Amino acid sequence: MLTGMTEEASTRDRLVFAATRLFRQRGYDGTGLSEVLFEAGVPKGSLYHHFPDGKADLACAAADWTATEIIRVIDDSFRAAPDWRHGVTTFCYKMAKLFDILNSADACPIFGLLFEGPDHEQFRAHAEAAFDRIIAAAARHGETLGMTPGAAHEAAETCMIGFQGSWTLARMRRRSDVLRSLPQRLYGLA
Amino acid sequence: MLTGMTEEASTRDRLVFAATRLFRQRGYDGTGLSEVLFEAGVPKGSLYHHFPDGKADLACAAADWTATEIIRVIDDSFRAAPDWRHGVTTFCYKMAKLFDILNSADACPIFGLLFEGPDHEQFRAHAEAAFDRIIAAAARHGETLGMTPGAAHEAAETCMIGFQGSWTLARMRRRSDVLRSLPQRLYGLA
DNA sequence: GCACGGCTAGACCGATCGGTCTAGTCTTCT
DNA sequence: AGAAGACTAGACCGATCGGTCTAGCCGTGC
Repeated sequence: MLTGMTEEASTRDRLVFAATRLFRQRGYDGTGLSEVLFEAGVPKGSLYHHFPDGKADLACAAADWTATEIIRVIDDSFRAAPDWRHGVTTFCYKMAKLFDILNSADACPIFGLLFEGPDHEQFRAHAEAAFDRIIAAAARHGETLGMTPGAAHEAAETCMIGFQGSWTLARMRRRSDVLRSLPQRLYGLA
Repeated sequence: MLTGMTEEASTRDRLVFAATRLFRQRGYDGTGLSEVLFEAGVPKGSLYHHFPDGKADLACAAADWTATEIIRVIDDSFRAAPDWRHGVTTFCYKMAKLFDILNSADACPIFGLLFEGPDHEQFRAHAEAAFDRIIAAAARHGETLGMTPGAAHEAAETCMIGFQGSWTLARMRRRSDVLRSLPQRLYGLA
């Protein structure tokens, strides 16, 4: 690395990470900048240096970061999948594991970060683009597994729709098995 | 009516109605009491007379009101339904119509009101009970249509999971047809 | 050595938050 | 008529909100 990056997380990354966690936990409006600043261990001046538009900017960065992470999980899930259902199943199990780690209290990492944000139209467009990247990543695996582009896109959407609803229900019931049983709900018994 | 209720909406009802609308639109944390008060045309004193616990109390009332309304839509949808799929389809069409009325900007009426609220554990329990009432109402129709209690409950949950995810997607795409195509997504082509 | 820009540091700002409290009005009962 | 309670009305409160601004640190290039 020829850039000046240090080996430990940069100030900017610590801000994004803290914001992502807190926005997911308490929502965008429910999170104060002071909380983010405290958690990241960063003074206010630094925030407005790295994110000139303040909180809304931070929300965009958090949405991007989240999308990237989710796509990574999707790619991992489908890497060795013999068919679509296996890929979806692995994805659901991975996310169920995450759900348990998060203590069942957080909002859905995808939709909580991408849909609850500033009223700013700019953020909405940003979030929509991030979501489209996620759908496209999943659809790509569908195509690899032999689906037509249209069918793959539809299947990816259905998967995300079901995932979002399942996470919400899981959160209310405080039980991650709702997530693990999503494939059965969507595609019937094996 | 022997009670002292006037024929136009009471102060309390106006507060609940305004709060429901605003919470759905901007979220619980994103809505200020002053907005609710202004929209309802009610002074602060009245709010704390009718809802001693303030905003959290209002959120509970909004959740109750929403659940009641949704159950009414569910009952209407299944009244003349020959089978489960028809009932779900009618429900989705009714909600799609509501979606269009709301200008595609609001959160899902069910989940937005029931899941985004005060951190208060009391509210969570309240919202969970309200959601269970909704699930039970739908499951009842499933049983009437010949399902076993277990199957009906499962089908009702699946429907709500799909509905929640579909509304979110519809909101992002600004298109209500995502809601109308939910039955096809869930149960395949007719 | 020293000027300069990237970045940190936090005091400070007006606005708004949810909530309290007192005063006053209106209805109803005796 | 008059007392009591339900309800309205809004001034007021401390806390916290997101955001601005100045001062200073620190590494780099001249």
